[in-house]
Amino acid sequence: MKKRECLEWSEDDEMNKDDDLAEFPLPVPWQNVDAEGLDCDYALLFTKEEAYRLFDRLETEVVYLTGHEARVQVYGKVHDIPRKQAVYGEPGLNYTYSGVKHFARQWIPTLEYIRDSVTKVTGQVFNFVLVNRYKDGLDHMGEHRDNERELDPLCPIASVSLGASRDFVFRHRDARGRGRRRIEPVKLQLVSGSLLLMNPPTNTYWYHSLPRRRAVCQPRINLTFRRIISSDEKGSLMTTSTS
DNA sequence: AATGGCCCAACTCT
DNA sequence: GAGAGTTGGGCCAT
Repeated sequence: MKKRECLEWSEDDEMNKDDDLAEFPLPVPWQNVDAEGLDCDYALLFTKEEAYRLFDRLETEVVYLTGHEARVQVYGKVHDIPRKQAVYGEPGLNYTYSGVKHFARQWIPTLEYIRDSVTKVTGQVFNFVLVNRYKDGLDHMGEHRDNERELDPLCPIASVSLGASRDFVFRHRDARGRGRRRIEPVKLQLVSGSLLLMNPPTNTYWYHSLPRRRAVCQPRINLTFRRIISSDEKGSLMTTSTS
């Protein structure tokens, strides 16, 4: 039996050639993804060429978390997270992942350029980005919601994909566990240069994941731009003290 | 045969 | 103080 070969970039491009998107000036018209409590918008933000240029720059520039910052404890066992993560944003902002607080590194020009490109087509302003790098199809991210308290609940999360295409799955919270409702998952393929906007209240009702895909051998970098409410703003919104 | 989908494990933090 | 969150492995279906 012939062993399955991994796709090269060129073959990837070949596969995408016959979607008619190339003839549109970017970004292509938004495609709305809609379900009960789910509201997303998907578009191509960058051409294939620009996406790979940005990918290459990020490959040399992004500084990822290492050591204990790249590990997580689950059910008493310590694991390396199955991907690499980096955190950039306004000075002082931080992001807590599984109980570990990471302070944002200062913006770098490539990330600012991508951030501003997203702002240009969405009108939304972001002060923070979480970078996830999946070296191949075995790197993945388990099902979760981006519902940290410090996120601005009215701001969409903007997810930019560069590099390999990957499947992306939404599952309704009531469709999980036993005694669940039968709500179909929503599955997307996120291609290089694409932008997925996750609008409220999507993250309240829907979990999302990036499942393992053994056939994928190339890396993908994902940038999720967010708006984090600073502790100052949070403090001013508090109605009572803890006394 | 190999892949994917789904649940579960026990402990920390909110 | 209850409930949610984190990954790998094992079981099952295709």
